[in-house]
Amino acid sequence: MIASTQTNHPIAGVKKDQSPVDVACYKLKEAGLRITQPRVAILAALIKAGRPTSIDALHGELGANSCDIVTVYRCMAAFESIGLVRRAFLINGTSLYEINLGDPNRYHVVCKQTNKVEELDADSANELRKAVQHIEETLRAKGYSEVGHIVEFFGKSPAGHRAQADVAVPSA
Amino acid sequence: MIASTQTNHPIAGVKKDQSPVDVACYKLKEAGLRITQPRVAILAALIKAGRPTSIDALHGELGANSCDIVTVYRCMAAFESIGLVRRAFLINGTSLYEINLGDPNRYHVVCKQTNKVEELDADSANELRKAVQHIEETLRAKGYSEVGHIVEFFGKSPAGHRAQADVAVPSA
DNA sequence: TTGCGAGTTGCAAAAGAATCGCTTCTAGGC
DNA sequence: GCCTAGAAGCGATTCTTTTGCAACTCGCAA
Repeated sequence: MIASTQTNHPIAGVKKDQSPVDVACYKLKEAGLRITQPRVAILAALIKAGRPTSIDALHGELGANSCDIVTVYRCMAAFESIGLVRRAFLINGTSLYEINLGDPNRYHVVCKQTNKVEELDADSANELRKAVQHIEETLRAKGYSEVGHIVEFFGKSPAGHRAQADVAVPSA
Repeated sequence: MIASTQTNHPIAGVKKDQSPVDVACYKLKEAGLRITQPRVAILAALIKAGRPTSIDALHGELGANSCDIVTVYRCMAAFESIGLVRRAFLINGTSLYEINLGDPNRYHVVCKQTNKVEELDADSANELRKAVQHIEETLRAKGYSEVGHIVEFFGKSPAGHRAQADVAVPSA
């Protein structure tokens, strides 16, 4: 939105003006993974979505001409293992994926009716993050390793009530 | 262990000496659900387990002579909807079920290697509970209804390291 | 005690998500 | 430009959970 953040600024160094996709690709390379056409496309779709997205939706977003859904599965597994994406869970056990370019953990509220995901407000998220980090430290102190967690909130969203008549999840 | 807590105390009233299974059955009836043989068996198994248990394990615990696994699925869904059981989630999307006879939310640490579940210490659980409740209130204030949450911690447990050579989850 | 009916169960089949095997392809170091 | 380990494509499979439908039974009432 602001001129100074645009790409291709004539004077800017290489580092400053990298697009999110470039950053993600750098992380891939850093982890020793190859930068392939499908992976770039998937990352671009993930970044464009800007919110937790299902593998199926992601695959759909790529267009039928693009890669196999199995590839999306495998990529998400790979990306998750290097921390490039974060996983969010739905009540039915399926999961959504969200790009992670270094920002702190995000917490979500998922609408029970539409599966639409909203982010928790900053204050709540911070309080929660504090509690969770404390617990994870306690666990490490007890001898646990590779500690991680899942936190999801669910509810019928007020927005969801309006959309109740809609057949599917609104796609934008 | 202590004499005064035993059942069948000659002087005790009917209410006091109910077994957990009786309490669970009462909750069933209260919710308008029928008390059937399979349900009682499932509840007994769940109570005996005393920890989050998979549907498959639960079905196995009942013995081959007992009810169909589909019935276990349906019962758990019914029990969960009336709050008689609580659900815990594994990273693979499957879930475990735990009896809920009225105690406050429990939080767990699941071993990444064995899927063995341990309970969080009381202090951590309380801190977490406070944060979570606060967030749920905030959500309700924003218009969300039927608010709920999932919280799970994962890690390689120190106990798990020892059991690493074991083929399956230790069953006791 | 007997009868009735809604709620439950059993069984078989289906649906769906995720994984696996294997061949072919390609990114990227030499 | 060549080579090879890693990645993608495609088909088939596994595993968990759900659904449909007929048969059964709990529990209320006569």
